[in-house]
Amino acid sequence: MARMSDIIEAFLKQMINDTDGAIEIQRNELANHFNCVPSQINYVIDTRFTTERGYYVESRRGGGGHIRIKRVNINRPGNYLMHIISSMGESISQQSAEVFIKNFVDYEVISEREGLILIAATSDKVLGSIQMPDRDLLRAAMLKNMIASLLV
Amino acid sequence: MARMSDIIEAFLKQMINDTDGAIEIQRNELANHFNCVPSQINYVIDTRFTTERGYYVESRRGGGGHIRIKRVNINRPGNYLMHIISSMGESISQQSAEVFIKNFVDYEVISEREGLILIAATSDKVLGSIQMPDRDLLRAAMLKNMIASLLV
DNA sequence: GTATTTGAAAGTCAAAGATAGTCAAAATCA
DNA sequence: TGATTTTGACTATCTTTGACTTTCAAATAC
Repeated sequence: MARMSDIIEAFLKQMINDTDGAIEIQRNELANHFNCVPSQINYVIDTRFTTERGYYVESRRGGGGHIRIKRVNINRPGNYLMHIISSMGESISQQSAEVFIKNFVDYEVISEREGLILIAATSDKVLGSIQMPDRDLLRAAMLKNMIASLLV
Repeated sequence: MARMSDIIEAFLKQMINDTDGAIEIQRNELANHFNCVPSQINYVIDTRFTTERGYYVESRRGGGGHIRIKRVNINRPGNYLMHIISSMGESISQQSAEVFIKNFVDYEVISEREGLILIAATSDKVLGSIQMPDRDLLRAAMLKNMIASLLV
């Protein structure tokens, strides 16, 4: 018996293919469709639609809430960025982040202004309040998410 | 199942665009038009048309009462961003951040791509690991720092 | 002329409803 | 046995609703 999570994953990927690389779902509705608990949808998204695998996810709670999944563009200059994302690891120091970002600018895959934003977002000036193992984890997650957002 | 509030928001913004940046409505009439309770109009205005987000709202009760919404004119993007930074406060929710950012894009003080980066950086998707009083503090600090980086 | 009443707006606030997120225990798989 | 998946109780967030309050201007009373 195939795993439920795999079935849901395949279903979503099919949807994404059929549409233009971006879908919007309602968690409860989907859970209902597959007769599973709603939180299983989160499990599938958390394990199969990560930035490392080339997806960008956003959501909103409350009435009319939704989950939106976008597949990032693999062709394009994005190819290079995508490669970086998947090779970056779970954790990254401020210095390393800066090197990455400066390379993006040098290779002209992002603009100088965009580079400034990325550096401002990942600097210890702002993340300094987070304790140390967590800080580099957060920085990596942020950087990946910001880059992925450019590839959708 | 689109949110009523979003529909009303879009309707008002369209009106504002069609006229010269200022409209005058009657709360009950509008509520009637959308078949919702009048206080929902207040909700939309309170969450989407606040001063910090570039709108100026005034109203009058009683017979012949009205609500007037004006879009604030931005001639100096730098000043505008500066003003926003100083009015923003120490703490900000994801939703508020998103509205701010979308307004920056609307006002063309940042590009769409830059807006995407800001949203990706400040989303709970990535900041969710931070506990709650701190999370909104960090988000505000980040957003300010990112915007400030564009002003140098 | 002023004071009072009245009806027509808009404002406030908290409860109810509608979603999604988190986390860890239990179940299953390899 | 260790990793992955399934479940569900609890939490967080956002929207909708409605009862109650405040304000204003015109009409009426004195």
